[in-house]
Amino acid sequence: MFEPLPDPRTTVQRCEEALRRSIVERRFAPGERLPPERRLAEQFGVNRVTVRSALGRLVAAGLVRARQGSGYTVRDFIEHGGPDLIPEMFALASTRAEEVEVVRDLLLVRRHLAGAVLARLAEDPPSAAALDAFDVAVDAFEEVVGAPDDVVGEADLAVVASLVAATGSAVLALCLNPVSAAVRDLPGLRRAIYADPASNLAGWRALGARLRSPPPADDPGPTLAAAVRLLEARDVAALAELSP
Amino acid sequence: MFEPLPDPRTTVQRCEEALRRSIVERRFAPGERLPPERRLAEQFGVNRVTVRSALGRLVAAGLVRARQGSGYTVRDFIEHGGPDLIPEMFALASTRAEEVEVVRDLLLVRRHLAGAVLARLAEDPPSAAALDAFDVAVDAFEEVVGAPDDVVGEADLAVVASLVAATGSAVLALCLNPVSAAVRDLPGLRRAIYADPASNLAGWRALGARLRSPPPADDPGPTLAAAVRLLEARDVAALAELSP
DNA sequence: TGACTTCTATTGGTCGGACCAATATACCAA
DNA sequence: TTGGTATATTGGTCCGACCAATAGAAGTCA
Repeated sequence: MFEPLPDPRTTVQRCEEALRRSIVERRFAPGERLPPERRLAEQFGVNRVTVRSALGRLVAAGLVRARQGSGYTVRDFIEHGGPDLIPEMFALASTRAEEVEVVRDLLLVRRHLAGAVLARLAEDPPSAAALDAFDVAVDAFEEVVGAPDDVVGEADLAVVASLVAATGSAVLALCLNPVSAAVRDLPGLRRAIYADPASNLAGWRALGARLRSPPPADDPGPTLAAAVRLLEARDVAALAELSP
Repeated sequence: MFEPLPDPRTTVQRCEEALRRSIVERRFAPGERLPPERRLAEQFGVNRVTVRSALGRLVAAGLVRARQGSGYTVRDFIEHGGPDLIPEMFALASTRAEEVEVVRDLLLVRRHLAGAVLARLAEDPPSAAALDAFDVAVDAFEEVVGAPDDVVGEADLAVVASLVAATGSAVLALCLNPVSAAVRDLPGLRRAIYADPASNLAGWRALGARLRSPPPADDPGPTLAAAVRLLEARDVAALAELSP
């Protein structure tokens, strides 16, 4: 009935993805040299300027190194790549077990980074306005319980974002951003994570209450340790859902 | 006596840094539009292709969004940027307190990510070969105790890298890479971190011993919790050194 | 023979101009 | 007001050219 929609991706993006894929798949070993720009352009059937743009982005991402007169040498992306490659790792997995491992490690990182956020909040109690914003996010989460996974997922990410915003730390936000993006992108992951939104909601509420009433003792550890345990239980449930 | 050294950076890099800086400094507010390519090229005094390359990298980094016919719109880097911007955050700090805050958050993240690595090792005991590699890295660290900070810093990063390698997890490596790079780049940070290399060495040795002899109980928590406490003590000492 | 220099082809970096395609804006018409 | 149309703006791609750094071959000299 409808003709297939044209590929919205630009030529540069297609070239970039093809090159990145070939590197991540180890079709070019680390230290090896890529074909020269002119030949790549010929092989892709595009102009040299175009393939050059794609290569420039790979340089910026740390996947290859360019030296004038010498060419592009492939770097070991395990050593020099960033967390934006996580979806690539998932796509690279050939077995279900490998996929689950990627998800497990991603959730592990996410949980521990969330732990860093909570530790920061314990050190530096958030303002009342920040706590209000958190409550608003949790309210929004409550409203969409039962909605499609996409909606629930976004609401959950918004709750986490409000916690990060409460710390006021740009560094924490920057570190968590690509992890959240990976969670957003990984197919089938959100359903697993939010298998039990109601329980998540209760957890967020409890966290909010604890953040509002700091513990009488000087040691905020137990309060936040409980929150971390909550996150851990959630991830364990997600993995159980994921691995058949 | 000496002529000024030529700037080794390429024109594209200079443009990219200038643009990135102007965005991070909020000279362009999120949602605002950048001047068109042609005008930027004119202002920078370079060709349009050159400024285009720089802009392409910013697009890849998530700092701006390009739409044909509409122009480049600036995105909020706090929401869409990655940890590779951390050095930029440090450079942006105008007061000593802000600098210290960046360093504190960076160390916080690093410590918690290291905690993730240790948790992973507890779940999935590393191979004997991986443990040997760790010992080799610690030996190398011992050899350079007392050497200049650069050398000690690299040896310490190598020890951490060997731990990551022991997990065999690409995801953990990718998440830790930009954090390690930030630690490497931040001026004055390494001296603070490695104020007491001898104590660090003892910590690494103890960790190695614990990794080799798993605890009799089923709960590996206490073992690794001790390692995390070690890291925390180290960071606290570093911050004490850093903040006057 | 071996180490050094020199020349040359290769290759990334930059430039200028040109055209295409998507978007935004202003204007016009129903 | 609504919808469509014409036009200027702007990013996307292409072409050809030249510069600059590098590598590798060739030559040179001790």
